[in-house]
Amino acid sequence: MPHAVTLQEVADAAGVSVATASRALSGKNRVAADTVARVRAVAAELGYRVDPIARALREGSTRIVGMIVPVIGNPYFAQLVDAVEHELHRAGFELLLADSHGELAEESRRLTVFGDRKVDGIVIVPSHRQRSAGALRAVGAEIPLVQIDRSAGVSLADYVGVDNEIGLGLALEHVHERGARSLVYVGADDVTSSGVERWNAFDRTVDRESVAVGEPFRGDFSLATGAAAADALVARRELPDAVIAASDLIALGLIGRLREHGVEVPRDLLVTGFDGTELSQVLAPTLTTVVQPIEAVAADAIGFLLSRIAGSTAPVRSSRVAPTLLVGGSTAR
Amino acid sequence: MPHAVTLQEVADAAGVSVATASRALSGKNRVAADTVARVRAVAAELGYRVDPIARALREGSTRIVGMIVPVIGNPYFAQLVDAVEHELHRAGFELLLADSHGELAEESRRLTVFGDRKVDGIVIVPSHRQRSAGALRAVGAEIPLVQIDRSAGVSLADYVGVDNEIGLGLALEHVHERGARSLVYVGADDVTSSGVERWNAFDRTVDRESVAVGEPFRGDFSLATGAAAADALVARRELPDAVIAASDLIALGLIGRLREHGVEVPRDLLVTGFDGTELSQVLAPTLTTVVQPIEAVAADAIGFLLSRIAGSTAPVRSSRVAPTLLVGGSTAR
DNA sequence: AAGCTTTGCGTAATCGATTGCACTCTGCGG
DNA sequence: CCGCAGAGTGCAATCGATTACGCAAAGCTT
Repeated sequence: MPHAVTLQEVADAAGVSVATASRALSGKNRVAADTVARVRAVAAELGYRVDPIARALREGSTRIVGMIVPVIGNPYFAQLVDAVEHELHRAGFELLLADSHGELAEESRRLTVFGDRKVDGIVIVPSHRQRSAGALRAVGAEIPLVQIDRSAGVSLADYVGVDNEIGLGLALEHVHERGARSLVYVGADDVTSSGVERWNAFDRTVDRESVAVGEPFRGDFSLATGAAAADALVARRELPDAVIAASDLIALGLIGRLREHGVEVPRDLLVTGFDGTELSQVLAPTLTTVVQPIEAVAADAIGFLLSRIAGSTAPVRSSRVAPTLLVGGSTAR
Repeated sequence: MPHAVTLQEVADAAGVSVATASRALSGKNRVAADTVARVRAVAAELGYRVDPIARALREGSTRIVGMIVPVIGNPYFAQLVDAVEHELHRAGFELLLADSHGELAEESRRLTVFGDRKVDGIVIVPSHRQRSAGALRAVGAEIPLVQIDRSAGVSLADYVGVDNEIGLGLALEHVHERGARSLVYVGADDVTSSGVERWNAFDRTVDRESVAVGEPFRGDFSLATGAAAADALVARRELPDAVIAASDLIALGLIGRLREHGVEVPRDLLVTGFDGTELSQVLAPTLTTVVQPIEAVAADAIGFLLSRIAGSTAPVRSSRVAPTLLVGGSTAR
């Protein structure tokens, strides 16, 4: 083990004290220009790199940001992690990742650990619309925190997510245009903010004058929910013209299971998804879906977080990014 | 900010010195039983938790493990990260995640950062079969490291992956049984070890006496490669009876694009995938695929890593986990 | 009962970097 | 020629925990 170079060694080699060496390298105090040059040269030659742990102990800052997602296995969250990680690295931060598996206890345990480890900031997709609030408030009082995709209260901490109202509007308008006059919503329950918002958006936006709205089916955002919804739909007397799904996974699970029942999309039924994951664009039928601008969401969220880390005490902000509609085969006539 | 409780405060409150307090809490030195009880009680009451940073500085150990994957957006790697994270948490470690985007420079930069941050161990999916070796060797000399899924040399560091020979064997046997007498392999190029191994396994295992083998198509493991292969296949004079794909993404990309060309799977052509990702089992046709036992791979890999972290100097190990075949619609007759 | 071991605990060094304070030295004004 | 400003450095404290060492008191041996 080549024994990492310490500041002391650099100082000795340059013939100065550690204090001066530190100042020369950080460059924010008055040190003679030639001393700076000499120390820098020696440091480079010896391959000196600051010990982030020692610095963290002294500074109380780690240049690490923690992120908690409900389930990394969902491609949407995988893409979100990817985007967040990219933004963080650009800013010189590392990403400490944790998976709450949608469980409140796990989530709050992870938050505590992040606090103990003195991460500089936290990016979280809260697992619960209301019950996540307590832990978030507690940790958020100590550490800059931004909610992404879902929220546990927009007054709690900065939040960035997609505008679900616009998204559902796009989907509804599209299927209406394609002639659908009876609809069923298949989405997630009221545990998450997205679950609530998308349902409300659907409920408020749909024009009950001109279309018939069937009993909604609500579970979570998974393939399994889509499949279960398919079973339920088939069991009903008649099929709607279109199903508005609250996630791509739901839509895919639904389409797959419907086919097993002999119901073909879009022949017998139109379907729209939500998220715009890459995989939804591959198999037939390709999905008509509301595309979330993941990079933009991530960029905004990290922007908020970094400004908080930099000390901003601006009022809590909440930002909604507009999604777009990608028309695929699942709503073809 | 409620000012985190320090060991000094606990010691004062318990009427002992920090040294004794530390020993009482760690429990591995001789301290009077009642002192231990008193200190523990005070610590619990005050809500004391050790500062991981201070401890890390002193101990040189962080209880953090770094992981580098080529692309978290690939559902297979997302599942792998999930499994690894789960195993690590069980053992009390945190996960520092980085994405190399398949780039060597990025990979080696991340490795260096992990070294600086003094992670206790590293889990890596090397981006390059050969060129990743240098950086791995350098870092591996200092920090316990395990290669997972892909390798840059099994003599370099412990390795855990799937047995590609068995996997390809299963796929070949299956399509042969289903009557396929002409085959084309669509897989990844020689940049990664999986790319090489799967091709070699195919090449060696396929029985050229009884089946005709067409020109293989090789790119990476992505959807795009599958799509490109579909174009290439259609451009050839005639289609093979079956395509053996080296990943689920390739298979899905292939099937989707073939359909655009009017070629239906399995009607005109059988297709097998590799990985056993959840999504491959949803849309029609469901994929016949070689299922990787991801949990087992992750558990083995973390087992290796933890024993290294515990100080094992056993010879470098390399472990192959046997996959199984999941028969779906893509090879139905 | 003297001497030796063991037990229990405190003092202080240590990990590596940052920074407040104080000191020296040069230069310039009065 | 003296005094003072300010530039350039070094000393030492600090972040919070762990641990080698040493000392005092208690227990044991013969």
